[in-house]
Amino acid sequence: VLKRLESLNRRTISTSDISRALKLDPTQVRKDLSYTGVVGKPRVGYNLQDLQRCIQSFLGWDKLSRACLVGVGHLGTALLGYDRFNEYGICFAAAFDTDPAKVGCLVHDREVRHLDELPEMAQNLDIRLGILTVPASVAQEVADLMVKAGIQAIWNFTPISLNLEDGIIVEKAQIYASLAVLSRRLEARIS
Amino acid sequence: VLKRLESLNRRTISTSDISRALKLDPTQVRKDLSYTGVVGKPRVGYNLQDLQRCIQSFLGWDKLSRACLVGVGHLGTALLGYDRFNEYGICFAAAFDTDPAKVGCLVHDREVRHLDELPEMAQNLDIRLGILTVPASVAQEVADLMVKAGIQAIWNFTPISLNLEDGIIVEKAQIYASLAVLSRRLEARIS
DNA sequence: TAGATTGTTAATCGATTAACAATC
DNA sequence: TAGATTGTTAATCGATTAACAATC
Repeated sequence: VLKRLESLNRRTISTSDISRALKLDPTQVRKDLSYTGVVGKPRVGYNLQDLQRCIQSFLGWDKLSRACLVGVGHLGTALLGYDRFNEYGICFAAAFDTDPAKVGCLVHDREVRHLDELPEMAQNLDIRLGILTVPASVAQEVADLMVKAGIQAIWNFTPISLNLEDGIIVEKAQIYASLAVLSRRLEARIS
Repeated sequence: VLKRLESLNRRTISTSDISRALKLDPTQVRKDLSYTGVVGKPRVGYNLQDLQRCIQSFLGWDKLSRACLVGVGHLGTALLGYDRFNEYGICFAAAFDTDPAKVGCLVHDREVRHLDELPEMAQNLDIRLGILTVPASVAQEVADLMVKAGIQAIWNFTPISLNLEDGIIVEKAQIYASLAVLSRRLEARIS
């Protein structure tokens, strides 16, 4: 929303603007924004650039973390192709797979490496974040390998609940949970 | 978790088993399961098959809804390839794109049609669910087309907040929200 | 019988919302 | 000045958790 308004040359935005666009309660928006430390002007709202900067710095999107992706299937390929991840604090430093047909190939201009190279590369390149897009059957195993390689956070696209030591940040992209909610809403309406 | 235990020939499962596997509070699990109407036995737990059936029927995963997917990019292709969606109540009835290079091609054995054919096909095939994997710039427009074609629920993989008439179910697969949470947790730890 | 587990009610907790003073 | 909006405190609401009787 902020980026769209900026491209329309707006300079300020109020919480009522945001709440209208996102269908949220304005107080909720104000309370959430206050966590970022942004300061607005009564009667005017927030400076658009200030607000963006505060959100970006709150989320760490103003500096890039090196990430590696394991599992160059369709989903992995899709993620590697999102060049706008650099606006979201991520840069891809490496991509891995175990399929001999994929290792050595270029995917979105990045060479796919064999998974065996992960430990060395993760350490050399100071990779903090692992993106897990492997089949469910090997998810735990690959996650363990990531942690051994010093990776601190895992973005888990598999439907597996990973069991890892404390202190490792695991964030699940809950695709099936989202589907379950959708399914229930449809089901509740039909029956 | 239930499917894995079933393949190991377990017949029953208790909420403490589930809570251990998913790291949830056992009371929470019990409360949630009660919404499905499943009935367990004190001292024993729930019959594994009963429980699966109750969850499936609560979510409507025991009958297939016909779905169409619009936007056969990498993400769309990935979704079309998940043959296990039929365990989650979805069958793909059609896939659409506007790119002439894609229209007519087979993707995972399904022919990609031109988006122009959506209204007719959606009506003829009684398609209830639309899966939106198009670029953000055309998300609203394509969603409007889906609604006009009689689609009742949209699974929205774009980062756009859709504006649609009341009564249309919209479920957002919040990929960027998930990334934001991950980013913040990393940021909060570092700084 | 003893003990584990379900199912549910009551208590707690935290998140959302309402209210309103401050201020531009 | 009047009015819109911020920022924050207090009230409400709902979700999570604790407690415990029922029961296999």
